[in-house]
Amino acid sequence: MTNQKKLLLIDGSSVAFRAFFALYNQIDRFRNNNGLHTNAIYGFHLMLDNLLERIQPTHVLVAFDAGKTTFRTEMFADYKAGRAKTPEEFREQFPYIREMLAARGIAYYDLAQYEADDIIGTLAKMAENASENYQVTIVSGDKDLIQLTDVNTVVEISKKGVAEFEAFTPDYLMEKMGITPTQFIDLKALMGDKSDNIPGVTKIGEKTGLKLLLEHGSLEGIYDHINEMKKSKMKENLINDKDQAFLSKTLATIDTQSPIEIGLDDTAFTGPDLEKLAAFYDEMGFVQFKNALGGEAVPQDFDVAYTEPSQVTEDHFSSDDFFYFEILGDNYHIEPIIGFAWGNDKQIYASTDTDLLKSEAFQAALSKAVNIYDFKRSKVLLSHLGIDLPTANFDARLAKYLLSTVEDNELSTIARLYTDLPLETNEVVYGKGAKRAVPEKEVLLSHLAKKVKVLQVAKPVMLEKLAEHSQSELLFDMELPLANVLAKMEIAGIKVKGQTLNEMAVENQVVIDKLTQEIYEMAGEEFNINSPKQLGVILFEKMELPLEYTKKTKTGYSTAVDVLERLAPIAPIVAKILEYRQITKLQSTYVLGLQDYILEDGKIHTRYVQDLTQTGRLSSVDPNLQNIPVRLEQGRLIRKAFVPSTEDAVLLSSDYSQIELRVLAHISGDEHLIAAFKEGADIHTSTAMRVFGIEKPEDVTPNDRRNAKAVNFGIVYGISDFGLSNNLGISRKKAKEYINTYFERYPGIKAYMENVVREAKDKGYVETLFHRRRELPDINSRNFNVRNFAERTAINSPIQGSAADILKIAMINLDKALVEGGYKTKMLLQVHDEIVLEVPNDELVAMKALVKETMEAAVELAVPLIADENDGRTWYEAK
DNA sequence: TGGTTCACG
DNA sequence: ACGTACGTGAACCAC
Repeated sequence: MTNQKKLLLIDGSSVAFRAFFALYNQIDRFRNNNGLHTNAIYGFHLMLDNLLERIQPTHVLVAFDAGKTTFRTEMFADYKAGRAKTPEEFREQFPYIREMLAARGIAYYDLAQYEADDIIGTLAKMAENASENYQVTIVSGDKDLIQLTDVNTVVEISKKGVAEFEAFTPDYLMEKMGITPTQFIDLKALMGDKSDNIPGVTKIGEKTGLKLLLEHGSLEGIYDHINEMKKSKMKENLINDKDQAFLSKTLATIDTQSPIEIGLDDTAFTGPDLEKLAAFYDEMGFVQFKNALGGEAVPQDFDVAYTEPSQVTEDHFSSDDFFYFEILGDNYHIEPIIGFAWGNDKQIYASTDTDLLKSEAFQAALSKAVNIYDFKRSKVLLSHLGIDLPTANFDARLAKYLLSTVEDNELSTIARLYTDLPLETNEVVYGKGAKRAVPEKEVLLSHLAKKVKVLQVAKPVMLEKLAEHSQSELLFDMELPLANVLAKMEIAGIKVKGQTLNEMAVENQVVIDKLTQEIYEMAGEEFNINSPKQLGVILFEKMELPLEYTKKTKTGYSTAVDVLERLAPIAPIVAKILEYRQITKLQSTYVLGLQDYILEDGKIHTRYVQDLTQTGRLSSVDPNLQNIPVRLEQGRLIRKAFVPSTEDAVLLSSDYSQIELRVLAHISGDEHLIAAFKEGADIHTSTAMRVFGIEKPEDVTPNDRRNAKAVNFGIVYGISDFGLSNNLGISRKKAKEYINTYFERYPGIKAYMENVVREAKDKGYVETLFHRRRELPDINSRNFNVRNFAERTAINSPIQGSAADILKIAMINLDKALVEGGYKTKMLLQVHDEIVLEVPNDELVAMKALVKETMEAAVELAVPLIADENDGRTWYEAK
């Protein structure tokens, strides 16, 4: 349609607020020369870019709230009362956002006594009723505007960052919540809104509100039928709060007839005034935006001179060289080196000829401590060529991980964060998915040379930041030495007997086939049992199992294990399905899945990802050897396939006992928890005694201990009554009691939690015992859920992270002891609080002592560290 | 590609 | 009143 007009209406106040908090963690980076904060301006700009590009509007208007008093406050003095004060860093940016809009040719408007909502509502209504054909998009961070969605009006609510939105149309709203846009107002009238201080009806939340609306259609409908309702607390609340409910409805209703003095024509998008905009960018210090203006400007790339040598001598190397080795995919155990580059700030070399690496000169250069990006990957790659890479003195990838876990640790990211060099991403240079391929040589070598250049420039910047964070030791004494240990473990691999797995596969398949037939029969039809969607339909529609047992997911009914377990007693098919789930999981992920990873040497070589987790733990991929079944016997049998690589050796497993609770005892300094560990008490029994007031350990029943154990877990995770009640299947009230008593009896723990959250709010991050840092940008979020999550994270991360640090130290020390002692024993696996070693029989006695001693002495805490050991001919037996 | 489920600490 | 336990990876389905 040629005459189609597109109107974009933006809730400026709410979007600016979103932008401010989306970039809050980087607030110090966003300041112009005058010290003005610019994060909200910048974020607003990004969001506009995204919207203009995507929607291509012909008309745009940004509406702002006018001031503190509105017609709503006249009706209800407390409207929006109790809101936190707008931070000054935010307020100061407001005039500049308007300046930016003016320079970009975007209309903006506010109206005394009215909110941005009302302006938007009025214009949207005008557009719906206009004789011309308008397609309207409303953008806000505030869900209230959903009530404005209509035939030609989409309401997009920003979800995350500046580019993710949830688009509401009347159909989508119906599908998602089962209500119309008008009913959305009624829902808010019932629920109220804490952030606007709209009261609503006591004790009615979204669930109850939706139920009432489904039944009665509207707020008015509910009160028309109130007398027919059964006596209940809810009915009483509805009656008592009737006036409040209708007041809330009025407050929540957006005024689509507000007396605005502008019309649709005034919102026409004229495009930017380039001169004004350039001056504005200069004032704000927005270099990238400024460059993008000129057309020629944004350097998408930079040039770097390099040489491609046909052979190398020692003259090609210097002690300050950086080395970079490239592969196309992720799995460096099976991928070949496609090219490499090295050099310093004077000279860079690049090549695709791996024979160069085998030269004496190259090997000599690599035998010294190198500057590198991804030492572990490089060491493994070179090992395939028979080349040793013993040590590094700097690894830019690990350094980036320690500095911040918010973004990935790719070189393009490092370039963006720590240099002015715009390095293209690997995805741009090599393509992605099926299109990934080695580019022509000049392109490849030039890209590799640029990487070396970026590394050279970034290193001093990163070193300085590490020092600022007190993280230099963490890099040089922990992550770098660990990378070496992990490389050796990955190269060693663990032997897995395909034969054993094969036998299990055959046995399992018989059971699976039988279960499949039984389930089909009981269901009365064949369907895909693996599809939660199809299964949900069978259980809850065809077989009409009670819906109270399930919860809704986005795609249908939940068929998760906790749901099925509750259904099992009333429907025999469910027990079969549980059995089916368990065994097919084993079959596909482990029994069959693992076989694909057994290489020609009969071993599995996992990769430990050292730069991923938010807490400092490792992760394990291709395959994941950190989640091999152990809890259920049937799954545990998988471990029989994991064996030593020689006949005369065993597997030795050693794991820390209760390391996270010990770390918590240390960090919190809680005297009771410390005492319990010092006495060598069973910690869950000890907790049970204190929390449930039991005098003697022998009077603690298994159930008491189980409950106490759940409480202890909860404490480590940043407890909530809901989580605990869910886990233990007890009421929330009961769970709340447990928690309160726990905090009374362990005041040090309570104090720790309060302190760590306070500190996180203050600094924006938390730290482990060894200065590993986790940034928590959401810790001051206005969103209850988001903030609570960040608070639990603040509690958990130092505990989980310090425990991870401790095992890392133990691994480094143990590796050193193995090398120095000339042992043949090899470390093979790490599973968060456990290490698995392959030990020749004649070293077993010595090794048991050495491993235990090394793990227990890794660090000195206020409580003892204890490691328990087991050995056997298979991992199954080493339990 | 995102959602769901389930394996581990 | 809100709607949650912390940290991961892989298989499978459905779009």
